[in-house]
Amino acid sequence: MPRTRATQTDIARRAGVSQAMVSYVVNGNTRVSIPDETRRRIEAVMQELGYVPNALARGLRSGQTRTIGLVVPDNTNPFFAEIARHIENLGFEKGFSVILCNSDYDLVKENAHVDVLLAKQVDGVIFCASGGATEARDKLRASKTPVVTIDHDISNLRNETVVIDYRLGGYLATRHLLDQGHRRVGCITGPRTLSSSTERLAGYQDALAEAGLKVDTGLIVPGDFRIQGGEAAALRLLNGRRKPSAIFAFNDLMAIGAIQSARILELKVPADVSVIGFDDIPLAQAIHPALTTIAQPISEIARLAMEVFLKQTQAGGTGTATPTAVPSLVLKPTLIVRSSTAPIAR
Amino acid sequence: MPRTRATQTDIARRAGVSQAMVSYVVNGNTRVSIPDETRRRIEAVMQELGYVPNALARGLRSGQTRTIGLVVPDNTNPFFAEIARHIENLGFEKGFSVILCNSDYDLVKENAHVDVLLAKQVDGVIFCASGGATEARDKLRASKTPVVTIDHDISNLRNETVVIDYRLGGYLATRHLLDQGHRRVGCITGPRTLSSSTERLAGYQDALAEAGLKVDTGLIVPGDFRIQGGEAAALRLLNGRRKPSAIFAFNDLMAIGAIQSARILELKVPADVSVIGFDDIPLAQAIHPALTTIAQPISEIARLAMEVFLKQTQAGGTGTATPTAVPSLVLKPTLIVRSSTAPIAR
DNA sequence: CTGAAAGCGCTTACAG
DNA sequence: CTGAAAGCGCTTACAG
Repeated sequence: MPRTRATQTDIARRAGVSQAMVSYVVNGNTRVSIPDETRRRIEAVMQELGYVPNALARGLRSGQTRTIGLVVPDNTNPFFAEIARHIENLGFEKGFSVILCNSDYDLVKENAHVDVLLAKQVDGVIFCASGGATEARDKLRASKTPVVTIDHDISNLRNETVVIDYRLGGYLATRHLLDQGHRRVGCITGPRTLSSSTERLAGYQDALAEAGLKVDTGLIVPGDFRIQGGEAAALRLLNGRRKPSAIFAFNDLMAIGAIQSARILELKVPADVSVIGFDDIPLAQAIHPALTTIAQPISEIARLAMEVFLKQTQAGGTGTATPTAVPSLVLKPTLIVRSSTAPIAR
Repeated sequence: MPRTRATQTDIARRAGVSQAMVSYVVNGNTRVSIPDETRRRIEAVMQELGYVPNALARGLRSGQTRTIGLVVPDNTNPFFAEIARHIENLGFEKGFSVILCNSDYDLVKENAHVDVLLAKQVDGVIFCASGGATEARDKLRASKTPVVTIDHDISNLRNETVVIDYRLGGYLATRHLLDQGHRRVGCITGPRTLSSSTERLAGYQDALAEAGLKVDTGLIVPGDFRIQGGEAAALRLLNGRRKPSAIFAFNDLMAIGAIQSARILELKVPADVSVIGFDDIPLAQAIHPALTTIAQPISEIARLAMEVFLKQTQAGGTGTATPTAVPSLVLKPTLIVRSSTAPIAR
């Protein structure tokens, strides 16, 4: 008992019309004017047979699949979860499906994902937080598939990018701590291949320089953008010989881990250590102490990414999808002060 | 400049062989034995032209797309995010892509998603937490598309279901509170159409009955499975005339909201109110106080769901995908005691 | 208005 | 071993 689905040919036969007629009513083609009577008959049969158009055949013919590939490092990270949610919602509204791909910050895996995305003829792919130019990106470019990169290296813009000024974000976070009188600010970074991490670090250094402070590399420890990593890194920092009075974690998840490690060491946040995060995930305000953080305009990022994507696919005309020049969009993160940071105790 | 990709025909022409030969080497067909020399030539040209097989054409021909539809209420909820992550990973390993769909607990939206999944000829769909039998499910059944339902109503089993004994979970949570001496146990439910919510409620009632306690409907308030909803519901409970000494939130997110609302009312958790959640999301142990909760074996759920799916698609043989009888799998949740619950103060 | 037909890029018997 | 060909289900000119 194989899977059998009604086709346009089935409908046509049953309705006593040609298959092309069926296609016309399915697609609401206006170039031909079908008599109401015929249309109704066709629609009745479609209903009766539970007709569902075959998107594969349609895509093969038309060159469009109404499918977007979304590549994120980890959809479990609330920031990417929010992005995915927004992209999916926006796509749904516009009639696009999204294929979810987790790259795990791994270029090899990202590349493998892009291969299948390409094979599946997606109309475009949206990338989050990957490391600069890659083989995958080149492949996409070669095949003229529209690409939108979110949080791409701001110093290396292409015309398909929605960019967040992470350097500014890093600066704002550090500056906030400095303004509170902290002089030893620890820093928990992300994977060093990620420009979204290196940019934040640059901002951190900017703020220190502005305050006339030297960068103490002993205060910079690598994290993995996850709670566990943040906890481990903060533990190293707080157990160090010259422990910081404040910690800037490069994302909220690691900040939560840092707070947890402070608790383990019986340090109070913010009385003994201030902690600031980055992202402003919904959880940031729900935990205790509520997290001071740098907010990224998540829904705006997603909205713009989608807009850029749509513009690119339309630009090429039906079925061709040639990317055209779209200006890069730079978004500014903002400081949200809550309760996890405080002036340094004297 | 339309999007142009090399096809098997292009390769064939360039390599001086027939197109079928190319197909054979692409698919590693063993029924024909191609001379090494020919194979190498073909592979060289494939490499040179950057050949990527067209999955649309392949799917149209073969009847398989190596694509799974995943329908969750909200991929932003860490529980579903974890599920999605696992499914995606497992799928990737087996060569399947996943199309992500958020239903928002909305049957109409779920139905719309299923229509496009059907049109896109997915090899199967995995559902999370939807309300019982629906139009969408019937449609899938009619088209003989394999379906795996996660956390389906245990009292209404079908043969394509991975089931978690939520009633037991609800019982365990309530029993734990009762064991600590609590007599007024508030309860924050989920959407009432969800069996994963009504089952937990049944378990709650089981435990009360066992302890010889009456159900006080004033202690049962609806939530939405999100932080905000949990906070609002807990506020109602704790501001009520007969406020509970313990709260059972039907998921961890709402438990976090409940803890937050206790803080607003200057109540200490667990000294003044105990709070227990459900799910055991990674965050549960990272917050303060660490959350006592009912753990769901997330990775096992995902693994089994994938296994059932694979079994179903294989059962029908290549390209037919007829679901066969697969026994339902019942998983047991477990109690994880952490710091958000304590014996009642006297 | 309506139909016959080409062709999208593949896989897979079927002949040589 | 190798090639010519049918056909998956559509869309879209092209004739009548």
